[in-house]
Amino acid sequence: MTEFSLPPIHTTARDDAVLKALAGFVMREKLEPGERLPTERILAERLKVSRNTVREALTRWEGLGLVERRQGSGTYLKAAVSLDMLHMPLTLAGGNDFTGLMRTLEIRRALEAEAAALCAIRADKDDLAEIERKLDIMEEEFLNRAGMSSEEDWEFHQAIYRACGNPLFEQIIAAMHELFHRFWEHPLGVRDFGHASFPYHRTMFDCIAAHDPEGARAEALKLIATVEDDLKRGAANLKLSDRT
Amino acid sequence: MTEFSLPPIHTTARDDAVLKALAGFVMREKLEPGERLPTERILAERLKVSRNTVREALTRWEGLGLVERRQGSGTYLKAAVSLDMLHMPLTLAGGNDFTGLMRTLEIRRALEAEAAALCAIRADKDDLAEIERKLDIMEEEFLNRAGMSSEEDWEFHQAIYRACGNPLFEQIIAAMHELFHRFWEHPLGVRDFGHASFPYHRTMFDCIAAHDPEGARAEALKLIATVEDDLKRGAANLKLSDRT
DNA sequence: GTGCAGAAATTGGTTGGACCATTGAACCAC
DNA sequence: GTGGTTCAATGGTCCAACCAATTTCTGCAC
Repeated sequence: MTEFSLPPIHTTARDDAVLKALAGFVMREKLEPGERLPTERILAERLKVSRNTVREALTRWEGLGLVERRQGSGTYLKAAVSLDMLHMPLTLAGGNDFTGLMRTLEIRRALEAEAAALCAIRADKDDLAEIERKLDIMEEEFLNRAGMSSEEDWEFHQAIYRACGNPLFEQIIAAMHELFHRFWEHPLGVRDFGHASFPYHRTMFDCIAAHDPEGARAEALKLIATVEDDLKRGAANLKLSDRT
Repeated sequence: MTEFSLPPIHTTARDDAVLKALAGFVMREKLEPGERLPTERILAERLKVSRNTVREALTRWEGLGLVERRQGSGTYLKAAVSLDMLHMPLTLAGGNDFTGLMRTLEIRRALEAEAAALCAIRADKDDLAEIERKLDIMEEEFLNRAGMSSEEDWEFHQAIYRACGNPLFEQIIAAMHELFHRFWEHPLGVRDFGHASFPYHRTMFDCIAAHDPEGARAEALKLIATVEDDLKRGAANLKLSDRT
């Protein structure tokens, strides 16, 4: 028997219909991230469905991070929306312990190296200027406060992801950021966490600015390696005061 | 003014509470993928919330692919669930065109290179045997059918992801696989798509077996580069018969 | 007993209406 | 201006009912 690969028909797919209509609306109205979209009650009325159905549809989008709901205020667009979006929901089990953090760091190393290399190939003058600006801020902050500033550091890396010409990098990293951030703020008791990574920020940027992809890749790998070392030191410290 | 970094508090988080409770339930009962979980009505009653709230919570999980709802039948677990899950919903705008595929390929290159390097460090004898077995199958299939077999090729790469000691790699790649697979089956009219990548599979494996991380990384990069070339050729072909 | 068609129960999907909690703007007193 | 107060708008929750798909049970024909 021939194998058909017909997509399953959902006779009742009101949610999806609502989302499709909403996506069309967003595109027509050229709504951009940050803007407010119609209230649930209005959507329900216009689309001739119950408000509950609208809510389930919006809940989907909220779960996908496309939209943010603020009680008493409204529903706001959080990301660009188009009709031909492809969703790749990832759920990663167990990211709260040392092992989990180490694993996310390995992912970050993979992406950071590639993003730096791509950036070295593609970044134009404006991109480079923006990245260097963030780098300067970070370095100044580092010297003033005598330590890594997670916020400014993050801005720098983000600028690279943004300039690499592939939004997927920024999306994936951003999704992992919260988890990573959590530990950055409480680095397992390691003093001067991230300190060793400082010089590599500049060397990595130099390679990018020189349009040297392989050099940038190598510097990125070194940078992450220092963070991994810090993490391992922290884990060793923590073992002394272990809790189940 | 001093900068506070107070995280916003969510006074009302019934949905999350429901999901947390449900995740706990799934873990306690050791429910596995495929099994049915309690009906919405029962959950509502037990958790002392309205069925509507339960539905919104389940809609979240459904959107994340953790659960599947079948009208008239029940709600079924689709993936392992734990309390400390990290959700990483990715949305790729315009994933149907050449650009979108190219972008996913760049992600894959990043992960493939890192996974190969990690694998070269960590793979033990059993892992290597398993990978080589998949490689042999793929090579035989290649010679018999005189072309790349996407299925066997995929199995080979998957074996590497599995042996690299970090399940996140396999999860992320798996999420992108469907999209990638789609194009692999219809490679934009390019004859012998993926043909050029064939020899690098063996060279990459040799580096892994020799515990040479940097060599494995380099071979992985070359492998993906050939696929990118094929893709670009395909895009050039396609341009002749363009459709809006 | 077997097999099958139809009835009944179960379960997710949808509806409409109500009320609560939060927000933000308009307004007022000082 | 500053600081409350009021009030309308908006998302969050709840309830009770009904619809639609599925599963299970029942009873009849054989």
